Amino acid sequence: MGSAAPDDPEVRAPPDNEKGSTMATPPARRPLQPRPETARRREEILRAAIATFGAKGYKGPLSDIAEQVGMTHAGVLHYFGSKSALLLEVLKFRDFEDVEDLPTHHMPGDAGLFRHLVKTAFLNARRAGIVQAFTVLSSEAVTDDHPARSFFEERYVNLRAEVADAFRVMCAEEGIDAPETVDRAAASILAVMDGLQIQWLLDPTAVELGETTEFAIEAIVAQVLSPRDTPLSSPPRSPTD
Amino acid sequence: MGSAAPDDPEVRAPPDNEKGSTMATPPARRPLQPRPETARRREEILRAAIATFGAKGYKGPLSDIAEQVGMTHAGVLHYFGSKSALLLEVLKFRDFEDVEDLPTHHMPGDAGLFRHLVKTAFLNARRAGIVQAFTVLSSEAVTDDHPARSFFEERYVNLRAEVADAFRVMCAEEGIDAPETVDRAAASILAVMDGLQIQWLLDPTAVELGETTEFAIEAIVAQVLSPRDTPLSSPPRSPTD
DNA sequence: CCCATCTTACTTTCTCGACAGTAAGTTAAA
DNA sequence: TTTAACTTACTGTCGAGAAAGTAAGATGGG
Repeated sequence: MGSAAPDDPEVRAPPDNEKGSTMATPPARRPLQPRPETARRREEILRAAIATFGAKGYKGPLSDIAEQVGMTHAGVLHYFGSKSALLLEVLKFRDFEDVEDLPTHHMPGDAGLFRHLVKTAFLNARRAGIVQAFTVLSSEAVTDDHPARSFFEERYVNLRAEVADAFRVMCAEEGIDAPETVDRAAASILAVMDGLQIQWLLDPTAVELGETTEFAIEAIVAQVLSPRDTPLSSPPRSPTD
Repeated sequence: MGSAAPDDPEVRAPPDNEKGSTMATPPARRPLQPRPETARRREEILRAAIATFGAKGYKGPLSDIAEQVGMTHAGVLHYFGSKSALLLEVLKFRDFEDVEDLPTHHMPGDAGLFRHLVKTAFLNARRAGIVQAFTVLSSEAVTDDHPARSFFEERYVNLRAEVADAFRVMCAEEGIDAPETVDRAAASILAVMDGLQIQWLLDPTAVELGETTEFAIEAIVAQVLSPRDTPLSSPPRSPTD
């Protein structure tokens, strides 16, 4: 039991007197001063974990992460309890960082959202490590019992809702009503961002991440706000079945 | 060395006489009749591997695959030599199947390509196993030394080129010249297909795979053939750096 | 200010389960 | 009687987590 997260407030149960009956609440001590080093070390580990999960996936050994911060794998477990707990903290950490520098500290709800997404894509082109971690993990997570599966499930639900809300605001301004299109467009925008990251990670010279994301988002937004008749005559049902 | 793929034509080197010198080509026998069972077993294994790689990723144990065909893991290795060799054969097998039922046996080069892609998306909505295998593996493959990395690198290069060619054909018909846009649109179309598959695999009830793919492809095609001015006033450069 | 004591922040070491690949033996078909 | 198509058994390795020990701060009492 020496491996609980040290700064977890829940864990601090001061031991009541449990020896004899004559003892009067002996040492109700609580030197709960989390050392200032601790927070910094934790963040060091998180950043190393991002790099390693990105480079090797979740299955990469804990010792890879530990070495980067000059520690043994047991030291990392001391901070995070288990490998999957570390993974989930990594994911939350990056999501937090993503909106950290926004003035309102959460995403804009109107057309500004799309500008924010494009800006993020340009930014991502400068930080392959983090992008790779999220890309690898979000796809690994579709496997049946992956520890990050529910994290990503919820994440996409929330993101789609945010994007769809932004679309609805814009549609209202233009007097457009197309609920189905809005939902599909929201999913498409997230999809194109993820998909472009895969291609970019496989060959950064082959895809311009920022510019291509911008193009695709503009295409989808345009199709929502002023739909054109389809140039593909579509018999969409599969013929052979 | 007893574990080479049994039907690999390269491996069939009949042993010349190497015993003594007076012996005259003693038993130049060749019972090299690959049994008809063999090809069927191989395909059984490949299909089981698709299901398992999809459900558990590449890191899933070989014995999972072996059990599905009533074999031990060593039996699987007898056919494919190594786990990564099996992986690569799985990938090639699925790519082959994809165009197998096309009349020309390769993808159309014009607007028909986009119809084919949409049709494939509707079809994929019926076969989660194969989709999941490709989705999981293509993202796992971005890790540094994954055995399937170069497979996917080349695959995207080829697919982007095919889609871009189709765009160029259509642009020529319409008298449009926009080479950069064509390249970005090609990458975007593949991206949106991959990204939608991730979301769909995480929650099939949340995303309509076929319909949404169709919407996104139409949006991108429309933007190429008749681009509109951007509704997003864009200062794309990242401000804080 | 200093000492006794508790806690944090690790390390070393061990266990135990997976799992890929190998080697040798077995059966049956050609 | 040779070879393909396996099986059983074994090996080596790797990796997560538990256990226990240790060193260095804090903390409070005097």
